[in-house]
Amino acid sequence: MISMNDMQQQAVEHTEGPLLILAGAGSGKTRVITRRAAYLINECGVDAYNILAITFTNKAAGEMKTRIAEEVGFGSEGVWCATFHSTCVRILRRFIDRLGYDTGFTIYDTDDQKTLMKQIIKSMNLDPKQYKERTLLNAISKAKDELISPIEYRLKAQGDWSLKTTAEIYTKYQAALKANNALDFDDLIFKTVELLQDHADVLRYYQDRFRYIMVDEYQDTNTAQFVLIKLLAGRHENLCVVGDDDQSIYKFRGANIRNILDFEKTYPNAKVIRLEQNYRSSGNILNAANGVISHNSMRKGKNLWTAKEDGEKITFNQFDNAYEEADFVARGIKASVRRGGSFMDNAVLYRTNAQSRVLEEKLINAGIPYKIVGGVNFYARREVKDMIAYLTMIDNSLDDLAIRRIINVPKRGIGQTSIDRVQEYADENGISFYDAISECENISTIKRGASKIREFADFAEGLKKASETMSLSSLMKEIIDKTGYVEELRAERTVEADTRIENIEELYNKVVSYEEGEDEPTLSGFLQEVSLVADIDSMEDDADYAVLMTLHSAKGLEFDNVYMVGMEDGLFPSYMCITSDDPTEIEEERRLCYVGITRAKKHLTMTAAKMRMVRGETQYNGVSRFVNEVPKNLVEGFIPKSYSEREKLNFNAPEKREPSYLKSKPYALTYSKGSDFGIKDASALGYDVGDRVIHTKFGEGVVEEIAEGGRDFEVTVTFDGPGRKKMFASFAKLKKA
DNA sequence: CTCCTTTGTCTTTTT
DNA sequence: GACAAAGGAG
Repeated sequence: MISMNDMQQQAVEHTEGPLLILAGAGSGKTRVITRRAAYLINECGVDAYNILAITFTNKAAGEMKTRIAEEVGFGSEGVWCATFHSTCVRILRRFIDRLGYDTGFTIYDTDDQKTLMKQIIKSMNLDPKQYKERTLLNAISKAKDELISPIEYRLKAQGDWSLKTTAEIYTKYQAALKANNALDFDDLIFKTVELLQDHADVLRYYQDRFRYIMVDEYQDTNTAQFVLIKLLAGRHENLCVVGDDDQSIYKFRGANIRNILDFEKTYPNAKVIRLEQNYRSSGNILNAANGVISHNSMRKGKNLWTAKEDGEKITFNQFDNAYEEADFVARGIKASVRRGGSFMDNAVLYRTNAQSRVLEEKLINAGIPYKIVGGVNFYARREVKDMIAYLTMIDNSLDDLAIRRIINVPKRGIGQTSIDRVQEYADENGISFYDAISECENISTIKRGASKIREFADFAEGLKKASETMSLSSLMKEIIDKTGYVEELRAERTVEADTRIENIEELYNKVVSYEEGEDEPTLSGFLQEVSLVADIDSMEDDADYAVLMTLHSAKGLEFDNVYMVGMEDGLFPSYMCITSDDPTEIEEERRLCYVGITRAKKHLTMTAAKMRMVRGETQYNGVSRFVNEVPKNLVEGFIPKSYSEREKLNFNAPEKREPSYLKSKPYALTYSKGSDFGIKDASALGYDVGDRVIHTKFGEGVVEEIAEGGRDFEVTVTFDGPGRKKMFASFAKLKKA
């Protein structure tokens, strides 16, 4: 068993009462959580059944479950390890009837939400140009993250006409969801909170069940999740949250960094433990990360250190275009494998999914096995969604969206007008679309189309009957056969159709493996599982391939060699943040950069391209400010200082030099050499070589060396206790003793 | 009703 | 550049 350091051990043994673990990147937090669960079970005699461990992805939940099982041995099965969303689904499946929904509800993904919203905009006769479903859904999502109900939204909108319209749309949207017996992602949390708030017996039940609660990645929780946890932990208050404010990167998804920053305010008797020893990265990589993040102002602040060697320097390279950049990455991966590494030790991280295309192309050429995480979710692909829609129709016939999606897929001669007429009839009579088609002969507005609709209605009814006796996999086979869906694709004889067939086969395989893995496989169970998967969940640990993913997806992972590509101002940080008036946005991007850097164990490579195609437009970006924030002495490779300086060297100045958004705000020309945070003059430090100084964590020590490190000073101190440490002056905050 | 062409919008990140 | 929505012809 791997031994724990003092702080980790303290965190494991502090079992009663609220506990905040501020765990820096690579400080072994997962180990602490799993060990803590094991400690509760083995040493404190806590029933595994009384432990809840919450994460954000299924992958993390699964890992935690296996690792707890390894530590505990027999008897850990009772631990409830799940994501926020699946936890809520499990609770709601049992009790949502208290809120007037049916327990067989469907979960809508982003596409479904859009479809539904489009219908609502249409039904309200609003101009779709003015009312964009994306914007509206974002507003609604934000409201739900903050637990603002449609009624409260309307109250808050008082006077503001535009907000009042949004409130009305929000109201209609919720009504439509309910009519379809569906919940969107945000509802899963919102409705669970509502349930627990309004039904004391249910709340009491779960409070007593979850006597010990642990929450991972706490910095990413939004207000709704915060309240949910607060409710669940309300009785026993044995709440342990683990997080790192420097890795908060989901503000756009509603994450509220205050949840972690103010934990001690919410729980005044909370114990706070900092895990500051990094076991993952080499010294240079860690210092690069520390150097970058020190430019942020809103932090709890910590001193992440490592006992490891400095290791290799960070590599930086700028290329003419994205192709050369990708080529370089491919060669780098190949070289590392030739030296005896595995493909899986290599990860390429980028800011936007769109960047993966060029990389993919070059990796194929180089014969490198790779896997792209993210992009279009497998379950969001057309053919997969179609299949799922058939299954959903059987499972929840109140879900109009599902039926409307596949009523004419494959083509059955049922067009838009017929569909609209069925919907009208359904609305007039207050019945579901499914019930409307089963009595299509009564719909006066439909004449010729009726026979075709009848045919479909009978088919659907047949499937529903069959589902009662058939296994899930045979049901899906039946759907494929009877609809001729795959057959039709096969007839196309195109590469695209073939991949679609492959996807359907893959879905079928997933059905089969679900059946095999479950004691009691049900259609609802399968659909639920499918609707809550994240892209990252599909990452296998044993297969040997290089991985390509966004910086967001990379959180929680680690690799020997990390490539951060597209390090360009305008791309990363994105121009949205640069042009924004809100300074916290750039800080969020910087945290994202910090996350990226700290994924690397042995070697970090950063690359940029001078020229890049973005949305069909050629952009000329300067090197990312973040690259310049890495202390110079840690970097190998030429880093251009600024846009203007590089321009002088570049005689073939391009005609179209900046994308339009740059013309108004020439930010690329303005970044200066100095930083507001770094210390420029050694005399400003207040101590010198030979002085005794005090450090908040390490205690007293003697300054050995003060070296200039880019824009900051690197101070080497031999502490009385922990020994020799190197640190940056600007955030080590050393005081003369 | 279906197929084809044209037009417009988009993206930063996701459970 | 990619994809969806809209518009027009058969």
